[in-house]
Amino acid sequence: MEYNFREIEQKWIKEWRKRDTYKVTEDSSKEKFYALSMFPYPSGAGLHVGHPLGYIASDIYARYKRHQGFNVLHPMGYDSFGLPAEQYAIETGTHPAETTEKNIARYREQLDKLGFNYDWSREVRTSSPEYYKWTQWIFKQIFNSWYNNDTKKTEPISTLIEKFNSNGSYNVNAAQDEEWYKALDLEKFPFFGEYFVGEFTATDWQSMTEEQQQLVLMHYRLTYLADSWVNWCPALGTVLANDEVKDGKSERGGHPVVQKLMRQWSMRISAFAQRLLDDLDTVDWSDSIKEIQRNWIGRSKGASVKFSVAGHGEIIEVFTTRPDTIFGVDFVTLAPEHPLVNVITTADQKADINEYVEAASLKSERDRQSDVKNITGCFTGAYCEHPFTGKQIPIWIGDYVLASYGTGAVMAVPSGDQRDWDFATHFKIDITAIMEDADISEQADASKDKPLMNSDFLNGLKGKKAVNAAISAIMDKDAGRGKVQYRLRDAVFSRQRYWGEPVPVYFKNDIPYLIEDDQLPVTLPPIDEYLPTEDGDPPLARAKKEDWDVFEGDRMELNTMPGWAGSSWYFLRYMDPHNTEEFVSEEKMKYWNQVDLYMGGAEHATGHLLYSRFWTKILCDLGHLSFNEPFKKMINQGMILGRSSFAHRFNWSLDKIKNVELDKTALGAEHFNPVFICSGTKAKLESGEADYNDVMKVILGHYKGQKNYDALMKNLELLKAKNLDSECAFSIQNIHVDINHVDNDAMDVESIKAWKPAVFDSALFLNGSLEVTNGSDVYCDFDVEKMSKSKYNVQTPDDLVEKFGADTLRCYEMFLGPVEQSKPWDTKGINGVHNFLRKLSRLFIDKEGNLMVTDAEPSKDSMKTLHKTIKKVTEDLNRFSWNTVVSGMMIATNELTEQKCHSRAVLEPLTLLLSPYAPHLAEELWEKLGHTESVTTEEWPAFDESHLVESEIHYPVSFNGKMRFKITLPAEFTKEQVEEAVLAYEKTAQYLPDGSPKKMIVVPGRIVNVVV
RNA sequence: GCGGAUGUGGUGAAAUUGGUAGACACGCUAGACUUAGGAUCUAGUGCCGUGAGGUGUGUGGGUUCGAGUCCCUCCAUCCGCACCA
Repeated sequence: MEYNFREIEQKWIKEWRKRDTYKVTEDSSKEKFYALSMFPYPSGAGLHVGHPLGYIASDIYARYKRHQGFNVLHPMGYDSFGLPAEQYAIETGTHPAETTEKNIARYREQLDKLGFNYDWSREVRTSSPEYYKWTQWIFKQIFNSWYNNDTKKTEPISTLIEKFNSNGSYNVNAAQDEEWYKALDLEKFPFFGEYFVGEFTATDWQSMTEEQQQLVLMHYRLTYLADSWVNWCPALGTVLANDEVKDGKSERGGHPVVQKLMRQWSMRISAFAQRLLDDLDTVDWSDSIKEIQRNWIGRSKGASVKFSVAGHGEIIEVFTTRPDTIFGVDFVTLAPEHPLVNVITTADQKADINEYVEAASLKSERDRQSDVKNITGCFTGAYCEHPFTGKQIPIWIGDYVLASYGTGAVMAVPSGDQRDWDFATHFKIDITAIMEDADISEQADASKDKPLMNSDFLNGLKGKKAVNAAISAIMDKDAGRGKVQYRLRDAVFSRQRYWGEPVPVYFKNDIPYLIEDDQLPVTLPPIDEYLPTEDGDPPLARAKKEDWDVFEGDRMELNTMPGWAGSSWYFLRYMDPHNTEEFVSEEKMKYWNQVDLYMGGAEHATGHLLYSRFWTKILCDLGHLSFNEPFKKMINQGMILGRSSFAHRFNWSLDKIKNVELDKTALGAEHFNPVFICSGTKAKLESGEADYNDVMKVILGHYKGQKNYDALMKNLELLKAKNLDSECAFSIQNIHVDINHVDNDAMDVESIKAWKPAVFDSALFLNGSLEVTNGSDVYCDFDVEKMSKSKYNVQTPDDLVEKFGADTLRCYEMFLGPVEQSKPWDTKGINGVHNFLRKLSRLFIDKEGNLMVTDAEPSKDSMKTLHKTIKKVTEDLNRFSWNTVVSGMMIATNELTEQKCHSRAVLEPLTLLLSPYAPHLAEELWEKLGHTESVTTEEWPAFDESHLVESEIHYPVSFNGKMRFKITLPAEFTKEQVEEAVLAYEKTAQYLPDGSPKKMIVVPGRIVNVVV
């Protein structure tokens, strides 16, 4: 029997498992290749056809690399901590571990059907204690580290303590919050006076109690406890990261999010901002992802400048990216929330300012951001001094300045900044012109390449020179310094949830201490309910002391880690998944090294991908890793969209008719069985080509005898009598129908009736000729939408594997187009791909299943086809062009079929080319060819140019660039000979009225162009 | 507003360094064949035109013997960022 994919695929799934075909070990004699797909969160819905797209692509690439002799690591696992399982636990009381286990089993079942070459012995699950033991261990490493800005490296906290012991805080240049010392509770440090600015001596340090030392160290650690404003989601009872909040609502669930001050664990990612930015140049990722990360990090270079407030000791610090425009400062604007507003406002401005601050506080940040047109602000009555001219500069407040960005204050240069210009113009503040040739009468001129004027020592300078001169002058005056600022904030690392990694920390006198390594992992204690407690403590507060397997100090940490903890390092664990002594052994880490190809969605651009890079850098600095970036090359697969089908329900209504007594039981379509029309009819009706009344007539003919029919006829006659029958309102309603009951837009009426009897069973279906039908001649319209249950457009891989086989599905998903692009899913084309595999297998075996392969010498043409295909497939895979490989194989199959080629010398290499795409079929054919070893490790066929050499070339001949005809000439012809032959050719005269061309271009072997 | 990506038949798309635009596949049309099988085979299928021919890669311009590809302009769609000082 020809191509029995069910039998073949089931056979090889079993065989591969039996033979451990995909087991990978470290083998230093081979070059390694690490191909990774982002691991999934195992949701209850299972996989739809969009998920495997990236898995298939990386699987094909992994198989290809294996054929090329690489030792390929290609693992899979599960990001199995997460909200949905916990939400389900809250609703049903089912332990999230149980739900997760069930979902994983379903995922595995689906994945197993698709023929992936995963080494399942390396599977990891972030929620298993064997795994999160090491997530906790990494947390401890980070806790015990500080960032040395001098060496630009993470260092163990012990080196910091040494420094404190020998020199105190002097000569320590650590990454810290600015003015961190203000957060220190000075009552606990009686020896620091009120003028304490964060510096202390070795003696100070040594005389501190352990508790005091811990409090100080907390401000240096790379993960630290601090009160921070967090996105609190009351409905979820938890804190969300910035990137988990979309439009003020939680990304998952869409619940409202508010700002709240909480004591939280944070990770000092801000210390790594510059390195995260710089090292983007060392990875091969898409420009868009890199750009998103650059945006997120948000580096701006400029200067911080101090303005002293006249008559106060206070200083306003601003950050500016244009210190060169310092002489154009006409006013200073503070955010309404700026702490100095209350201090400096003069008595007669007090009322106005208070009113403005009040009004601003009522506006959400979002409102303030979106309201660009309304310029608002208020003068404080106070002035500050220009650091160079000494000029008195008015201080305003305005809600266009955000408290959370920079220092919450700007030096306003209306001549060079449009917002400042708008503000100055609105409030009639004089604008100082500081650039030559700049017209600032209508708008600000933000250009940097115009020479400065009215700017004292900067006059005549422009661009970088001006900026540098300004900064050094500002520094000389002690009025500020050059500064680089980042938008990137430290990442909050606490979640008030149950289903996450416990933080390996306990508290003694409210000071956090780490659980010892030999006590790890701290596993999740059982609890009776998964909600926060009535006091608002996280769910873990429900666990009693004896429920914990590790309990130290006064209490354990009750927060768990966020979702990104486990996924920030999972690619490392695959290298050495069962190691109980280390998170990964040095030897294996050095062998497998970076991920060579990372396949995944672009939606993780600022979350997972940034955090993984961050943790990799920490672990590398601490000597645990030999590389600085986790993912060398990344490809982002596009989304596969659903193709929804719509049936057209024909409606009419007499509702709008007034002054006529109508029978209310027959006013509209809702009183009758529904009527569905064809998409063609719908188009004709809407364009006016067809008349609604014609459809109505047909319907009436079929309603005879039905309930309400007589009433309807009476109504219609009544209307006719009054000449109102044109008032009947018609409409067509689109209703989603399950794509499983639609084939090529044709509805399978019988099965649609069975699918939703309540709507369709009694319905009338009219075909394009307005005849009632139960056949498949009623057509739907379609639309491309996201796949979702409610749209009945979800296509599961299971259905397709059942119908066509995994090999067909694999090839088809690749054939759809470039992986990076989003595209609609359309089952129509899958037949063609299935036929290709069937046709290909017919080169090997006949209908009875007999092998037709012979040892006969292949024809020249067949060898040419083969080598052309080897070249194409190899080159295309090398440039990650998965889709074009399939068409290349199709062309080969078509050509070999035509050539009636059954020669082993051609078909064996062809099987190898097929193997990454259709591994089951390739394996079966390989065995049929008489091999006992698996095809998966066979050597990739070598390309031999000599088979492609042609003795004749078909030259396309163009006139003025337009191709007119082709001419076949010997390949060895020189330029001159080709020219001669073309001119002598009979058809040439037709396009060459003058007899001789102006010019002739001959590209040997390619093309001839005649210029007339 | 800034940044990134994309734009080619009825559909998914191909064209790798500028060199035959639309490969391959779907769909469609006509036909053949058949123990009807998501079969197979033949011919056709960008658009306009009976034809010769014309025209054609979002728009308009440019460079070139030759442009889907390079440069400039504008437009549309998607994504990211956004009073970011």
